Amino acid sequence: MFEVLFQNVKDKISLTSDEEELAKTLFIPKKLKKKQYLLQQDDVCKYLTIVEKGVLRSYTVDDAGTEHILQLALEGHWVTDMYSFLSQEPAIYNIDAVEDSELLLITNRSLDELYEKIPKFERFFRLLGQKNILSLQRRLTGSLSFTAEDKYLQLTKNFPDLLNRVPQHMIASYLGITRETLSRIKKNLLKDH
Amino acid sequence: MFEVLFQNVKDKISLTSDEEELAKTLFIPKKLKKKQYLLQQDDVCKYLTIVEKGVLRSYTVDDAGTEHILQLALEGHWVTDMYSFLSQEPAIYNIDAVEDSELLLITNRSLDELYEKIPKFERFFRLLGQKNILSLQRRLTGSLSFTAEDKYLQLTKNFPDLLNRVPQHMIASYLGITRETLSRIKKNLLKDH
DNA sequence: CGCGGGTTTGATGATGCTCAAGCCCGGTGG
DNA sequence: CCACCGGGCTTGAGCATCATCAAACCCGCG
Repeated sequence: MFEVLFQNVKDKISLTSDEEELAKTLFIPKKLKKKQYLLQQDDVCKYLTIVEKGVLRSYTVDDAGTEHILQLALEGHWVTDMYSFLSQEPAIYNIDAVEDSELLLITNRSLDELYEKIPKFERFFRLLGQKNILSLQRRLTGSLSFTAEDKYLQLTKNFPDLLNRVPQHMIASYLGITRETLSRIKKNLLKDH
Repeated sequence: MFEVLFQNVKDKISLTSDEEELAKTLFIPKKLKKKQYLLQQDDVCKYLTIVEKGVLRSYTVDDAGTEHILQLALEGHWVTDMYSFLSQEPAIYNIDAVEDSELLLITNRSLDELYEKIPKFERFFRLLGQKNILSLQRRLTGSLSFTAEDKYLQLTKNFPDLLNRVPQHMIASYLGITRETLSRIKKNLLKDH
């Protein structure tokens, strides 16, 4: 159950087995079936979550009812509504499961305890944040400067695994285009092959 | 010279005056005139920078020669090409001064020293990263779901100061639209007032 | 077999881009 | 003091990309 978490942690800092045991007590295991919510808009986001198995997505829903996916989180990725989690204000994102998933959750309080008892985790989450910023910046730059087709090609190159595990209309939403447009883009790419 | 930096730091952690003195020795003051580069694409980014006075921008230039602004950094904001700074690979962003500016630079090496000698800075940069992620997420969500006009309104609400200090064509670039479109949007908003 | 989720296709239209020209204003030099 | 220049902003006409709406299709599953 904790393999993915600790693999993730050990990439960045090293832990004694005591520390590992302590850390384990602070996370709450949880399973989610496909389409079940982990968080709904307007609720307060109580947890920071790492995906041990499966896929989660975080997304907003606009006035027209269209979903806009901020994040698609495979194994080893962390998800939360950061603003709501930190401020305890209502969330603006929804989070649900794209596949049946296994998760580890940690509350704000437990996270503080983790920082206090194992200060190395300050470093861990600093480094995790850095990686996160990097990928957000890349995505934003892409969304400012690329055409729909280029954005799709970028994605196939960087995250080919997403394409197999996530329905195409969610890929479209993640890219900020409609399902129809993505369908036509793929058709075009085959043609020019 | 160091006021903005330490204000920024003290919002998140507290420092003894010894620590403050030590930290001061690790930053390099630098002035930049309007339009001067701090970093050019393909060079290696040696510094993490905080703006003490003035405005910097980081941006890419596409094949057609069009600029796409990732960040507009006023006083108290941090700028770098994160990927290049961390990996020492060539940068993909340019950074230059929008106004005459005063900066504090820190190298990767000095930053490591800072973490080592004052571990509280792990926490500081973790918290700074969090704030950064928040604003990147908000901007990305906006760029996925908003029209050009909504993006502009969002900006006027959240960062009204930018509008006075940054030429309009840079605002457009930051929003991911053309100068012409922004001009027409403003005209429209006046009409409907 | 029929249903539901997901994808595809076509016709039409809006949003925002491109290109080209003109305007406004502050600064510089004759 | 005026003329000119340049940077930035505006305006217009035409066009491309992508969205919308509606319908059909595909396929795995109860």
